[in-house]
Amino acid sequence: MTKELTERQKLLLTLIVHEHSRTALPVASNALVRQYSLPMSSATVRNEMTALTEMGYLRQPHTSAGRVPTEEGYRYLVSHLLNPTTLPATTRNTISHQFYQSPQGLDQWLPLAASVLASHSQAASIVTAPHSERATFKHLELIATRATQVLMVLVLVGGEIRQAFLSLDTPVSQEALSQVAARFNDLCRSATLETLDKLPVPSDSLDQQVLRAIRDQLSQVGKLVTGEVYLDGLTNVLAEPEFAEMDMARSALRVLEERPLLNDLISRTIMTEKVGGVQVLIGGEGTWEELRDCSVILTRYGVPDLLTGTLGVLGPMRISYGRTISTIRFVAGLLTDLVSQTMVD
Amino acid sequence: MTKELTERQKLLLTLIVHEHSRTALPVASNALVRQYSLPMSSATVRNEMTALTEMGYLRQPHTSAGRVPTEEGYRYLVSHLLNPTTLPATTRNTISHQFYQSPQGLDQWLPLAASVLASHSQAASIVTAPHSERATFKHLELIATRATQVLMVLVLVGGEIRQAFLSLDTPVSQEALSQVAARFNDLCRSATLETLDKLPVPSDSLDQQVLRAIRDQLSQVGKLVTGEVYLDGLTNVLAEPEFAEMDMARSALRVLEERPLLNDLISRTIMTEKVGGVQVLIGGEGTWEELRDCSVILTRYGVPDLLTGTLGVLGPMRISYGRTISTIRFVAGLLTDLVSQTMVD
DNA sequence: ATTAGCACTCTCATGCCGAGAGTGCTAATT
DNA sequence: AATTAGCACTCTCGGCATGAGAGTGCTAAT
Repeated sequence: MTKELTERQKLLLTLIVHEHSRTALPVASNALVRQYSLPMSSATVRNEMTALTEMGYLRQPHTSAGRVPTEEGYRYLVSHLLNPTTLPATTRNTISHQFYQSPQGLDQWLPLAASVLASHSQAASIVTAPHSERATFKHLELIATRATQVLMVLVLVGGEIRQAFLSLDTPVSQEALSQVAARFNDLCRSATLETLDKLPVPSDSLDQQVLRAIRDQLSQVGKLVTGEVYLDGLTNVLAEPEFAEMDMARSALRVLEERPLLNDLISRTIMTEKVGGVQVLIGGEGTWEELRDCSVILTRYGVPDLLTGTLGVLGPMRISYGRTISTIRFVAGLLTDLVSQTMVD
Repeated sequence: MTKELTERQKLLLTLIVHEHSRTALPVASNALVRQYSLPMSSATVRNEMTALTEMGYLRQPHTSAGRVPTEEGYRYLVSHLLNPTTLPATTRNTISHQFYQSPQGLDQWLPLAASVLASHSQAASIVTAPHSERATFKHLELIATRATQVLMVLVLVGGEIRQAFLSLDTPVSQEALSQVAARFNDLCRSATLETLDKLPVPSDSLDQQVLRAIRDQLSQVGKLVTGEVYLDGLTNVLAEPEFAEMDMARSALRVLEERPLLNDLISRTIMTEKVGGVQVLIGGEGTWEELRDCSVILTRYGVPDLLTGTLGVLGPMRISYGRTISTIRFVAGLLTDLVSQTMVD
């Protein structure tokens, strides 16, 4: 059913999408032939347009308006007509420079990635901090603060750092704490949650408490509930003409702001249109009422099974898929490099 | 010049502000007497209204509309007419419960604070992570990752944790690293940036590198450039009728999104109307073009000189100052408690 | 000092009109 | 059989007039 498109129809669909993405207006047959100096008349274009409309790829807002791509139209484009473009070398350089000139660690790179994505796609960007899917013990540190308060710092394989506070019954010296930590570091080398369960229950009360705390921390890893989501360019979305009526804009941005929704969106990494690992979610796909006029483009980065995060973009449905996908893929590549370089294993 | 207000005028100003805050519309003399069963006629109210208008506290959008408070009006209200209200006990309990039932540490509390502020004020909220103004060394940890890669974890007095990566020329064992760390922990106890400068330059190359890294980290503290700003409720702002024209909304939200602007806003903790430590910035105060129709209410929390952050709210100018200020003050109090309880000193 | 009453002003919703844009269809052309 | 010129038709959009309604300011009476 989808293979009925002639070459000319494919061309026209592409051009209409492109033009609509430029102007945000319905595309007229006349404007098309003029803009792209097509070797045919507007009447021919109109004929093809009716064909494409009947196939469900185009839509006209009202009887006497131009055509606008439908969700189906975009899907067809993304899955059949998108030639894998590469970013121009100069852009690539500009971007990578920004990353490599401030080699300060993840907490700098992630917001930077969000900012780069936002400015290059003129849309809202989403970047989540990388997490290890299986939490593995790397290093423990116990630091005395006040009499019975202990700061516990836990480093996981991958480099994730988690901290927690312990309240003891009786004061313990820093020396004693360091010894306990040293023992655990020895005992728990590369331990996962399962390994920990096999350890004998320690007799000492402090040891028990530490072990429990470690287990708590490990079990929390992977739950995306932490505040580690970087957003940027939210106001870009507001600038798009299709969000002139507030309600649209509001519901779109709500998706990014409300953690449950966002988590849902990210975790339900729907395989709608898969292009080299980049997921394209067009117009809410029926499930996402709030995203009716939006598209979300996501991909993963990092080292599979060890330390991975998600990054992507939310924009109007007429976002430039080609360019955006390339940008996302490129930034994801950069982050993957940086993560694997600085990863703790 | 400001003391000319009669008691009745004060009452009317208060009521007008209150009514306008409810409806977001110009307030009519008629509506006022009806709504509040005033013991006077609408004509009297009109007379007072013209008086207040001449004094610059009210404004009428056009000849035949009701009155709207001016910036000056709000300022007068905030600095003269706001009786220090307390939050109802039930709200206080609801809020504190949320904090104390998930005692997971700052990274949980800060987004929670942002969320609470946003939902209780129906505006956008801002919470910055607390920083120590003077960075003081507490504890150092060096962890071997790969051959020549070292993860450095630095704990500051106050509890702030900073991490960095060192690249060594030659591989060093974890044992050796631990010894180096132990030496520094001994040597740098409670050291500040100034104290560090007085230390003799170490002969060992590794020691040199570590010392440099510590100094780097310490000197970065206090710069608010880190990504540690929690925002919430941005879409609340979009819901307000005064932001029906996108541009207003956009420029308001841009202030929160663009770090330089936000930093500027927070650091220029302007003492416009100071109410028990809460700063009220009404209508951009001439300096902030983007905030012409907004008000920003901020306060600090934490332990002065040791670990302090900022929190507050951005909303439409007709935000309910009394309630919002109480809420902010209450949440700030909570955070202060939590911070000082878990602070590392 | 307050208030009733009234004239005056301004906004806002409504309906109407004409211009313009863009299509669909038919008939002519290649 | 595909393409195209030509034209009638439809729909949107901006401008304009109109009338109702809301709210004020002022004057005169209490």
